[in-house]
Amino acid sequence: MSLRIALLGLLSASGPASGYDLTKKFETSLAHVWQAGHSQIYPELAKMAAEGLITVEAEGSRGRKIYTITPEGRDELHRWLMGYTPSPSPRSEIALQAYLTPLLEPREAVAVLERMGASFAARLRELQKLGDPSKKSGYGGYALDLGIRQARMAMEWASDTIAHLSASGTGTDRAEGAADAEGAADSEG
Amino acid sequence: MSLRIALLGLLSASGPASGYDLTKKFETSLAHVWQAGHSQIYPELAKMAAEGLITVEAEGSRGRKIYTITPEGRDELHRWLMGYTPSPSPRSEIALQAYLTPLLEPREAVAVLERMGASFAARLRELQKLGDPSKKSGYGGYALDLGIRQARMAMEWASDTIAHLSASGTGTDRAEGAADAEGAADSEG
DNA sequence: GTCCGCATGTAAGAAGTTACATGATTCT
DNA sequence: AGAATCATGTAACTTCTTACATGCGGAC
Repeated sequence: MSLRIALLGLLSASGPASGYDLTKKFETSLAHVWQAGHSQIYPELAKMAAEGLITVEAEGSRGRKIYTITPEGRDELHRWLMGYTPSPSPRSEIALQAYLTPLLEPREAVAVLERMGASFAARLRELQKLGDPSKKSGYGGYALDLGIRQARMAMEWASDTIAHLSASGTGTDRAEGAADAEGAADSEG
Repeated sequence: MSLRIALLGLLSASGPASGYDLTKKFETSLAHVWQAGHSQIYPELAKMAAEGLITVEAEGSRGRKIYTITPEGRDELHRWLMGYTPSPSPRSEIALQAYLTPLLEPREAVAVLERMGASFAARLRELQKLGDPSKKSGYGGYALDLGIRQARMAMEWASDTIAHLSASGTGTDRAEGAADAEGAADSEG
């Protein structure tokens, strides 16, 4: 569903475009929002055209097809925006790694968290290169702001967690972590 | 890959378990970290057993199979934890909705953001019901902390964005938003 | 003429969702 | 006896990834 919404959104926001154009937008403006490759985009455009959400407005050279959003397409998009409440993804590799760090020795866990922190910092720099969200009030600005806040929050989490590990882990070995684990892995035996 | 890691992690952290037990854990402890249903879990366990990462330790009543992690399984898990750096999911419905809100009239956009804010607040309450991460130092504690911070950050983003919309949107209609949009939808025509 | 970027597609497979199907045990 | 829960599986479908495949048009 969401791929479809992303395509309708781009066609609505930036006007008629080809599959190729749209693919480029997924690689740039939408890169940190919704990823999709051309092998997914072309078939989806064909389906949407068959369902009347978009139409082929013109055909250019090299078989280039220019799609335009139809009123039905705008309706569908508007309905999704107004009627659907997205939840955070129920699958996060980051949360999974966080969940499992107590399996590691404290020294190893700190190393993993430092690496994660560095990766969040790298992402933050990458997003900041895209511009200042407070100055960019149109498409992408709000999502960019959200991404930047997310990266910052994750960095803080990583360093606070390292601090917590260092505080409770100094001068001890595997034993303490293992004892911890037994008690906290929820109420089962 | 990550489903496999989650299963190995659970078997490593909580000891031998059946597919049924593991399915229950995905519904409880792992619910906000990694979701998977039994129809995905059973075949994956069979594959992992065939590859020697886990073994059937015992068979109980009702055909219940108790799986145990093998040294090879522990290796695989340890390698993933130490050697793999997860990135944020490249597809976020929340970010997509944020990206597209400028397509709406300011009043509609505010309504959408208020609804999102309420949903983040609900998630925060749900996570807080699971316990205080500062007191829960074992499995789940770090991931829970991350989830709580994430929910709080998203709430702040939503209310700041509403404030931004209200500031720039008071006393205007669709026209201003549309002009904004044209300029900001990245460098194309 | 050949290389590069434009432009579109298909195919095979992994991952995830929803629904179907079945049988054993325990509780009332 | 009937209902609920335990316990395992398969099938069909959607979504996403990676790789294969083809042809046009402009630049050098």
